[in-house]
Formats: sequence, C-alpha cells, structure tokens
Amino acid sequence: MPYDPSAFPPFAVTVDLVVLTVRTHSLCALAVRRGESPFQGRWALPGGFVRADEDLAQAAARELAEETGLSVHDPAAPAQDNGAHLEQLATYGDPERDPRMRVVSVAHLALAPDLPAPRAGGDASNARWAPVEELLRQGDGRDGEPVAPLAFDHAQILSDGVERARSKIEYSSLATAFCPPEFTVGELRRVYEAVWGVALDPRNFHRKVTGTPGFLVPTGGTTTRQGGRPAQLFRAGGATLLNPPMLRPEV
Amino acid sequence: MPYDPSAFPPFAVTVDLVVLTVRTHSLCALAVRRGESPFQGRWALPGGFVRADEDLAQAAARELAEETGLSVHDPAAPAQDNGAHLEQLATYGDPERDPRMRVVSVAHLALAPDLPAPRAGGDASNARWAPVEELLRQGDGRDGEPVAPLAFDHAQILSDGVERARSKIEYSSLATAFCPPEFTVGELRRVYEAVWGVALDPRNFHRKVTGTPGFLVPTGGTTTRQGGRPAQLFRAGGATLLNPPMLRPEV
DNA sequence: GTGTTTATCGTCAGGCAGACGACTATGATC
DNA sequence: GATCATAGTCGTCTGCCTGACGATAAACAC
Repeated sequence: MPYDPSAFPPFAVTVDLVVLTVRTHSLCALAVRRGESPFQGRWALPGGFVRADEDLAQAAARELAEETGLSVHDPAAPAQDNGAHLEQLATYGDPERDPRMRVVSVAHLALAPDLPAPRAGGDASNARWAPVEELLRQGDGRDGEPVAPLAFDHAQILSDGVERARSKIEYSSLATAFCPPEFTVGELRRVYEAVWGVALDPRNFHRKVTGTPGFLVPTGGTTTRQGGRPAQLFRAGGATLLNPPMLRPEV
Repeated sequence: MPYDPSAFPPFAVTVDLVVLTVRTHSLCALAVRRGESPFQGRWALPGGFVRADEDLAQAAARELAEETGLSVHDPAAPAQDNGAHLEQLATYGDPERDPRMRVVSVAHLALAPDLPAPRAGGDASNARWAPVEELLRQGDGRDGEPVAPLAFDHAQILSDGVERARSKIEYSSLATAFCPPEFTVGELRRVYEAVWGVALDPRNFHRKVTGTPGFLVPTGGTTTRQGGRPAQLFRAGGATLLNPPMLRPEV
C-alpha cells in the first residue's frame, strides 16, 4: 500500500565525499569546482544525489568511482588491492544548508593512497587535491588558491572528516589505507606525521608498529626508494583494531 | 529559483532514537510498540518524520522530549541539570528498509539517567525500558517478552548505538550522563559495569576516576543510599575527553 | 558487640611509552 | 675509493600506569 505523500515533507538526499590522501608530506582532500549556481566557481566536496534504488554506501562508492576511478576496498576481501577505504561520516540536514531546496547530505569519508590523478567528468581543471589546511583556511587568500571558503557547509564536513581520520588512525590500522599495497615502516610513519601534523620518533614508531601483532606482515622484499639504507616492505595485516592504540603526541 | 523536482527522487527523512539508561544493574533501551502496519504490534525504536523547517538535531530532541519528557543537555551549559546527552549516531538508507516507501533514517543516540518513566503519547503500555540484550536476542522467546525481533532494521540501529556507547565511555566522561546530577564513585562504577557487562575492581576504579583531572568534582556532601560506609558525592567535571582512557577489560 | 556492606588508601610487580645512543646499509660527492 | 648524508633497525633506561590484592574505615542490621 503506498503511503500518503502529504504526510511528510519531501527531501532530496545526497552523498558528499571527504576523500583524503597523503601527498608530499601533507594531508590533502579532493575538491571539485562547482559549474553551476549556487556557489558557482567555488570549490566544493564531490557528491551527488542518491538514486532511487541505491543504498547510501552504494551511492558513495559510485560517486567515488566517478570522481577518482577508485574502487572501494571490500572489508571482507583478504587481499589489499589498491581500493580505498570508505565509511559513513555523518549526516547534515540544516534546513538552510542549500538555498534551492531541502537537502539532507549523508557525508562519507574515503581514504586513498596517493597515486590517482583527479578527474571530474574528464576535466582535470575542475578537480584537484588540495592540502586540507588550505581548504579550511578562512579566506586570508595571501598566495593560496582558494580565497573563498568551500561551498555550502562543506568546510564543516571536511573538518569533521579530517578529525575522524585523525582519531581513527590512533586505534585502528586505517593508516595503511593511505599506503600502496606494499610499504615501509618509514612510509607509514610519514602518513601518521602528515595526518597528525607532528613529528614522530622513528625508533619508537618502528618498535610500536612492528611489535603490534597483526598490524604489519613482512613481504620479504626490501626497497630503497626513499634513499638511505634499504627498508623492509610490509603489507597490512589482518588486525583492524590496535590495542593498545598509537598515541598521538600532545599539542 | 526553485529546483526541478524531477531531477532527483524524493525521500522521506526520519529520526530514530536509541535512548539508553542504566537500571537495576543492566543497560536498557527505550522501546515503543507499533500501533500500525507494517510491523504492527512489534516493538521498535521511537522516532518520527523530520519536519520541513527542522534541523536533524532539533527533530531528535523533539522526539526525545515527546517520548520521555527529557530535555537535551546543552553541551555549552556548565550546570548539569538532568537533561540527557544526545548525539547523531548514523544514517540508514537501504531502499528496502521500509516496505511502504523510500525512507532515510538519521539515528541518534541519547543517554539518560534512570529516573523517567516512559510515556508514549500518554499510554504507558506502549512504551517500556527493556534490557538491550533482551531486545537484541533473536526470537528464542523463552520467557522474555519480545519473541519477535525489533521492527525494520532497528535491531541493527540499536546494536550500533550500544556499541557506540560502550566505546565512547572508554575515552570520554560520557558515563556521567547515565548518572543523576550528584553521584558516588560506586554509582559511576556500576554504570561502567552495566554498559560493559563486566565487573570492575572497586579500588582500581576509584583510583582511576578520582585521579583523572577534571573528570569528577567533589560536592562536599556524602550519601549512604547504597548502604555501607558513606560515600563522597561528585558532580561531573569539565573534562570531556579522558586521557589516558578507561580501559575496558578483555573478554 | 558482631557481622555485613561499601568506600577508601596503600603496596607491589609488570608492561609500555618517551628519550636517546649506537650501529647498519645504501647512494651521492669529492 | 674514502667520506658524507640519509634512512632504517636494534637496545637501554626511566617513569608512569594498570592489574592484583591487602588493609582499614564507617555506616547499618541484628
């Protein structure tokens, strides 16, 4: 039996994506330039409408694939191909958040390795990786690109996503989602340093991550791509929760 | 300029509430009996449609007040009246989750002290506090009331809410939201024991909570309402994040 | 008073993190 | 080829925190 549509107000439901990666020692997010009003020409988070027959996670995965070509890493799959990690972040539904209509946006958080070049409908100039502190910096616009802040409430969403990532790598093995399938302890440490914005002691970090059972699995190979002494290569192990957690240094 | 409504599918947006409290040493959730189809007569989480001019948090607070009479504790307010803690939990949007229509539900988690008696539109028989393990027990129905599981995907939502509460009292002072404005260390310990379902050492617990700066503020009073030696009374202090956290014992 | 209950203080050993020294193995430079 | 710079890896030491548990304190019931 269909339901009386007049009994409730109709909403548009969208998914917005906070896609994070680490490049050149800083935490970056994917931003797309808006082609239409409102906020035309401003930078925004990628996103779009949820389709009628789609689950929220499916919609987020579809948008992620459309924007970056990344597929979502299936948590059940044992092998760590270079799919991204995707999880629901939070939902934003202020009545005024979109001037056109009542839109509720289910934001998702994606963590990806560095490699992919952004592509927004084939047009590279309309999508870019930008350091999050640049995207969140409120319009001082000295020399950085984005004089204007992000469209809609996307600065809030991005900020929440970054905070989620920062806290989640403390107690989970999620930092490996920023790394290629095989990586060194030093590369993993640079991920933590970029996400947290701090410097970590390489010796204590090495002791901690190699001493946590299930976190890292040695592949046997070594690499020297970072210069210096060759480093052992690892894959992410099966452990998802770290106990005891990594400790984020005080401010 | 209004937006073309045919460009996106319309959704109904609801809020559902996981309201938790601790009574007689066990973690309980608020359940209401459904009066109409689908799932007529089954127990469900309280909830309702988000109104056209309402924020999501406002809608959740309104539903909470309607069902329990509880007001939401303003995080900015210093005084701890017996308002409840309310936070967004997650959003559920499977296309099949409601057989009538496409409904996206933004679930919220509320933590409240024991006192309030439930009332669902004035009819007490249609609302009750039930131990969460009873609500989540899948239809063995030996002697417990709910032979049938919760309506819709509410078992999943309740399960997610309980897990959120269990983990959040580890690293935040949120357990005090289950306590009356003034409480003893022993009462707070019983909250942890009920939520985690474990027994804690009273001496180590006492040392930990009284030694964490900003967690507890002594009021000067004492009480003997638990029997035994009189215990000091405390209020919740200003600290919201506990560092280092409370440690949940292994299984 | 004796027993019971709950609260509170103390002690001790083990584990883990921060600080930091020392050594190793590569490539770059002279 | 020696030297230097760079990164990686192994150890040591100290202090803090936790878990296990003994001991004492202050109420109530009988």
